[in-house]
Amino acid sequence: MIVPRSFFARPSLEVARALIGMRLVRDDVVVRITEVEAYGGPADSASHARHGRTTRNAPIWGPPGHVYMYLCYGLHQMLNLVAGARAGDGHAILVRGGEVLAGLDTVLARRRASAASPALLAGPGKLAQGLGLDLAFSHHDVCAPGGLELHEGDGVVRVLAGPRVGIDFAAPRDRRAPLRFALAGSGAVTELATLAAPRRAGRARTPRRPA
DNA sequence: AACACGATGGACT
DNA sequence: GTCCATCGTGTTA
Repeated sequence: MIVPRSFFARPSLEVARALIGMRLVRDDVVVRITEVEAYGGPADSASHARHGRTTRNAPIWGPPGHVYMYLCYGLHQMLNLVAGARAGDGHAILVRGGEVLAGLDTVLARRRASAASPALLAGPGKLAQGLGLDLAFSHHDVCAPGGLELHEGDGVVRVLAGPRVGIDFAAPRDRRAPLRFALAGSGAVTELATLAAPRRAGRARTPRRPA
């Protein structure tokens, strides 16, 4: 079941959390999303939207539910999904990891790997490579049939949260904000040590280290 | 027109 | 842990 566009019509923070456990589908390949990061528009000093609209980032100012691809370090393709209450909010979610549910042979060939492992699609560059995505997928609509589609997952999952990765250039506040989300128990997650289950409201706070 | 630098990944010590 | 491939983009001039 393809996710309706209304799913993306809210802040990237909410969309990111809800993406964990959903599926990316392209032809015979099905991938369960295990890790994402939310980027929150021009006010977020780590976001590509921080300098306003540019040639590269045009897709993130467009309709929610569309793809924004970009090239990192000159060689890695990064998959982002546009979010936001309205087109023009500049919100996007970077998809950082996944588990192969179907089409393993296709993914192995694209990744030039010989065997499945939890690390096969753990990392944004790996995930895009496994799905065969590149810059040409920018502006593609994942809420419409054909090409890359976003499908519903199995429902309730346990989610971990922590700081985003690789954004040392950003303001301290944005570096520390818990805007990265991951599927608890999955091996296809990077920087696991900096993730934690959100503290439940009403529960007594436990000291970080013994007194 | 020149330049510095990444929302990384793989190989290696 | 370290090193570095590789190039489009934003910035500055």
